[in-house]
Amino acid sequence: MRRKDSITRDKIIKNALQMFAQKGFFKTTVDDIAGATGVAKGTVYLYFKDKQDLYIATMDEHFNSALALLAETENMPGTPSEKMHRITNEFINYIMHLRTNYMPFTFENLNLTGKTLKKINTTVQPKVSAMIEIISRIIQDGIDKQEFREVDPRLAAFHFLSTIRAIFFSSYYLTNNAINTENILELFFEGLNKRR
Amino acid sequence: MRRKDSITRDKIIKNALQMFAQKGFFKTTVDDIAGATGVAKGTVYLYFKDKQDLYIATMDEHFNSALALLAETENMPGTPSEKMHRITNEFINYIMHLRTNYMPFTFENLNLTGKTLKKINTTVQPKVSAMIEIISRIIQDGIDKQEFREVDPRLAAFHFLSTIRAIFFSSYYLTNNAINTENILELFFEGLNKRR
Amino acid sequence: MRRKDSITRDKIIKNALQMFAQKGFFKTTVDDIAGATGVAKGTVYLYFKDKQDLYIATMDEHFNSALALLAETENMPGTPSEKMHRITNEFINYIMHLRTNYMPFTFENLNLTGKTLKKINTTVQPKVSAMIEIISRIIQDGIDKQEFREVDPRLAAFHFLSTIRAIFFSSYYLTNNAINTENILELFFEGLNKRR
Amino acid sequence: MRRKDSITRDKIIKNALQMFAQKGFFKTTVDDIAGATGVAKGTVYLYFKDKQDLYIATMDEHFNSALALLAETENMPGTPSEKMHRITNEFINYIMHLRTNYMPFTFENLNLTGKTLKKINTTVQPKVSAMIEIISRIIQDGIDKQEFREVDPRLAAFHFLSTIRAIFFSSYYLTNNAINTENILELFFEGLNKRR
DNA sequence: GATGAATGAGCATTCATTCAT
DNA sequence: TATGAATGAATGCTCATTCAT
Repeated sequence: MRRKDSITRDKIIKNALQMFAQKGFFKTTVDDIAGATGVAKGTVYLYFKDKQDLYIATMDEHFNSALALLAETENMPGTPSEKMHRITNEFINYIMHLRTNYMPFTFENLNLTGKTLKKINTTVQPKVSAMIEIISRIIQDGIDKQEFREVDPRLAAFHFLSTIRAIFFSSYYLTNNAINTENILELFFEGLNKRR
Repeated sequence: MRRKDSITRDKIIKNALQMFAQKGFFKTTVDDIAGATGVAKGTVYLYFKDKQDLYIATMDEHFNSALALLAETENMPGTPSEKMHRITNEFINYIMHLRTNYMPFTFENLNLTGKTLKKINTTVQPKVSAMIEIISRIIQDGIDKQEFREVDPRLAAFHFLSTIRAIFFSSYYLTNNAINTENILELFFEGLNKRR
Repeated sequence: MRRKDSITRDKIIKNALQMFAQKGFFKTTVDDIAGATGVAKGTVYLYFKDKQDLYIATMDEHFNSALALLAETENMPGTPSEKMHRITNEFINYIMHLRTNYMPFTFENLNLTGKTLKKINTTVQPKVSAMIEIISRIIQDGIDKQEFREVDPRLAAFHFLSTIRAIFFSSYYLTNNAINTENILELFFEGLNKRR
Repeated sequence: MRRKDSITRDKIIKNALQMFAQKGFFKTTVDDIAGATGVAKGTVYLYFKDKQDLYIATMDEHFNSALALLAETENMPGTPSEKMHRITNEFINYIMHLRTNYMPFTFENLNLTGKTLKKINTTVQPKVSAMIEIISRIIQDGIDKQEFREVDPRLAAFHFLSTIRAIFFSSYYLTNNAINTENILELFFEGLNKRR
């Protein structure tokens, strides 16, 4: 008896993550994913109820990876500021590695059904919250060490994630993208206002 | 000067913008748009080659609106900082008004064909560049007036647009969203680092 | 502009009736029906929400035909008994004409969803009731004319319909099927018990 | 003599009979049956060539049960008429016990292949014939005892089976179904015509 | 220009059947 | 014998696009 181990399941998720990131939910067919994984279409349905279910599992995997990157960096030595630089670079590498193609300015959603939306909330939301939590702790550490200003650490963490996204997309609209990372981070840390 | 019948064309675009923003490209059917506009499905194809073509026209309209908001504000009285606050509020109002529903964390794209991708580049890119340009001028004005630090104004403009997006999505992951606008802007202007 | 007249709809129903009667609900594909009608698959869905909806419309048509046969015969001259013989022959001809193939002993159902089940009740049930009603009137007429015994006319009508079904299926299990019609009807009218 | 392991086979058939009666051939999956029996899907295929083969075995079992009921009653004391009343009640109980759900008016068949159709003929037909045979004997006995009229006993037997089916379905279209059994049987025995 | 009926390629999903263990 | 993971043919349904009127 072959065991329904999670190896196949993991392979499917891995490939689905690649394809969803490159072609999006709608343009990625279950056949695509099955083909890329080297299994038959029906096999995907042994592990996932339907395409949306697979998508949720894929998002879950995606955020787990991101969380793992964060957790690893948090425990490394370095100043809070250094950690945040390291996180930025790792995230950008990770996203580049997905070879995602998605348009920076696109209205898109999955029109998830109420049930799935609830499942997303119970799967993805906590991951994002956990990411914000870790970054918050780093920021709080910086505040305690008099490195950062006294700000709401969670708000700053959220702004930080958004800034990483901006760096990633800057290549679409700005030149010199290699240099952008440092310059945008500099803006994030120093702000726009002149100091008096 | 527009031809008389482009009134129909404009109505289609207006409704398409609403629907694309609410349901995304794939979940919005040509029937939906035609129905909302009060014309027959075939009529849409009199004005647009295909659905992607309509989408591009819709994005164009979207960025024209944004550009108009920007241009209007640029010429109003006020400090550069005041102008940027005003822009933020107007953008958020505008996006709220579209009642867009799209998920903050979603891989999605339209898998545009090479030809369409090129058309996007020739339509949307210039609009975004123009937006960055206007904001750059405001920022440069602030630099000249010693209000802002000496930064790359285009990079700062890009970061600013991204910050507006962050404010919009903060309501998904943070509480107190009414207060977020001011606090995130404060972070944008003052930065994270403690000033010495 | 071509008008969405009911000609196409009627043709689809006609062909669906034939095919459902010959191959059953599950073995009949929407493609089959579309092909037999000479339209594309999608066209079927212009007129019917889904396959079950088409099935219901088909049953409706089926019972309308049966009702029409009944109504016609009721108003013809003849004794009640003669009318019932005529009805029997017409029904058997009609069913033969459908070339139905369905097995006399088969557990089968459509596992209709609650909603469809309700629709069946509001579509088919009244037709069957109407059939029973017409036959009841003929039987009541026979009772009034002292031709039939004093029985519950609706119960007798139901038994009569069942007897027609028996005649139809008798060919599967009994020989001499040409003769069966008269003999089974004779049993229906005279009963099994010896008269004293 | 049965092999020891046909216990599994019997269990599968028992459960298949329940499920086919409740959900029909197409809506019942092999998984359903395996699950209800507590064996793996593959096990079903150790005992039955395919789903149709299992269905035939199930029909066989069904008619064996019916035959057993008949045989038992035939040898009990009582007048022919009493025996037929007893048979009716036992059949109705048996069918109720299967909790069958199938629609009274449905075109349905299995679209059996020629080979399987032949197998049906060699399995089910003889059983039905045997049922008719037993009932024929009871009827012949009634004729001999001057209780019944001089009719073709096999035809009457067939009509009797059909009448039982009518009783079963009468609850769908007539009220007072508890009373229907006796009244429809009365119609069967006494006929519709007034006696002179 | 305007319509909307018709088309059919495309895709998600199911499930009987197989076969390696 | 028994298992159940894997298969892939089959099918219902959608929707962008066309075109006769």
